[in-house]
Amino acid sequence: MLVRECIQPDSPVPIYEQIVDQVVFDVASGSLPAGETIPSVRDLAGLLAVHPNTVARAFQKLAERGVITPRRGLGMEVTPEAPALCRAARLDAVRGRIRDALLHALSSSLSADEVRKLVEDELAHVNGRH
Amino acid sequence: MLVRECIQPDSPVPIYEQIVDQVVFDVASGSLPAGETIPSVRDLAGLLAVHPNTVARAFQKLAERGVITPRRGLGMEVTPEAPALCRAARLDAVRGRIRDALLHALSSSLSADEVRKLVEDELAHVNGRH
Amino acid sequence: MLVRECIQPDSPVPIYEQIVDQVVFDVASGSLPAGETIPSVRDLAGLLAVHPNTVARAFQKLAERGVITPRRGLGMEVTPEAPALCRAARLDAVRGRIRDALLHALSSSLSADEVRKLVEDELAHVNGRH
Amino acid sequence: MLVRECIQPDSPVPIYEQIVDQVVFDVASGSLPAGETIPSVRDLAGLLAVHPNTVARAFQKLAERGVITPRRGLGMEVTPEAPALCRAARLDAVRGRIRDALLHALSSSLSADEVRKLVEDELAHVNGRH
DNA sequence: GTGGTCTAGACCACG
DNA sequence: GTGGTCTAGACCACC
Repeated sequence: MLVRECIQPDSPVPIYEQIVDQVVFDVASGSLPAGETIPSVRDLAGLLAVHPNTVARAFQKLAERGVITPRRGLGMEVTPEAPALCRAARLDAVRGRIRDALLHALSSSLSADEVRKLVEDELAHVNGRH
Repeated sequence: MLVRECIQPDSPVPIYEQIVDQVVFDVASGSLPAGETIPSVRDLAGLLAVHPNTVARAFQKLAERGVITPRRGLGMEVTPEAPALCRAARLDAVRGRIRDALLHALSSSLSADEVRKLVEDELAHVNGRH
Repeated sequence: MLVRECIQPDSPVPIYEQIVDQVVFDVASGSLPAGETIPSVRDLAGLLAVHPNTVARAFQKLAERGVITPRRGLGMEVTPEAPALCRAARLDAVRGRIRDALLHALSSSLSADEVRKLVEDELAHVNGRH
Repeated sequence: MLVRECIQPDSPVPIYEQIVDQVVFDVASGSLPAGETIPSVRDLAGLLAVHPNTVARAFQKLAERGVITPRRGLGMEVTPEAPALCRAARLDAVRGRIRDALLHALSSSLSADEVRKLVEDELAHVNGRH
């Protein structure tokens, strides 16, 4: 969908990165299939109430990663490799965050079992809320 | 020990925050006990090869958090409450990172079991390296 | 108004704190409403004839207290909670000063009635000048 | 008396000023009468567990204010004018603090009656605790 | 343009 | 000696 109040200007994560993440998520989830044309910089900037420069920067990052590619005169198009790329990227991101959390946990002298307990706690929390 | 090549000037996390984290870690781990005087701004700046202002900023943050308190003319001293504060801070930090990782995992449509598997993978990884 | 010869560089109270107090005062009095964008670090530094770093420090203190929040690329904005926060802060400050005065008065063996008389004297004084 | 755990090293008010205040208080209250010789810098520093420089500084301030005067070979002596000076000083200090509190109160748009109420509140508080 | 961080070096009050 | 404040001017990421 790409647009659903997904921008949080107060977040510490830059807006352009939020846009990148949203596109990656939509491609990974299949709601933005390969070959699809995504909205123009101008349009998307209007929809997200964001500066066009910011959207342009997001698109540039996406293009660098091979997720989208410019089609002359038509705008940006999701590449054929994008779905695989984006699924891998999301898995890597999750794995990286877990690794980061575990490194911090162990440097705080928490045992593996204590870590497991924390994970279960948080899983319950998240599911409860969810 | 407070000083062991612990500053990474190119990290995205600010130097003064790295210093704060290091002190919190050392207090939490007990290697910097309550009542201890920590090195002076100028000394630590020399040891870390950092500008004194940067160290002073870190000390001020720590003082605001109640971890250290200025002893006029004598330097900064670890407060009696600091060990408890710092242990709690580290646990909170770990918990927050785990929560963050889980939220990302679930938003990527990973099931709880898949998350557990990732955690176990990473635990094995980390322990292996450890 | 935020700017009216309000900085006294020779005061014992630090300049950055004077700026903080002035903003708090303006927010509490309603002349700086929630949602408003306050002048940029560089602008305010120019107006107050003060180094930008000093203004930045004041802004950071205000942000820590939840009075203002950074809008990236746009400047600092007064938070929705700021008016309540600032009114409470001013009341607390007044109460603290009164308490401090009373403690000194009583430690000087002044009776409650003598204190009341002093307060009335000063009230008359201040109102007279006012 | 001059010595009864009266030094608070953590207070924001400088130690030398705490000593000055204590002497002024003792002279004003009559427990340190005119003509009395006060302890030497060395002795007082020992009693207060404070650096001799700090005591010397306090004595210097007191001498500047005419509260004590050096008697060659005998140490410092309370001057004949000291009791009047110190009583006046304490009253002025109280009056100044009250004035300061009132100015802040009025600049926060509190009415005279609201100020009176705050004063009564704090008087009750202080008396209750006292 | 905005705020955030860092280096550099000055001055001050305090002990 | 200590920490605290200030000026000065640099660089960065973000919008």
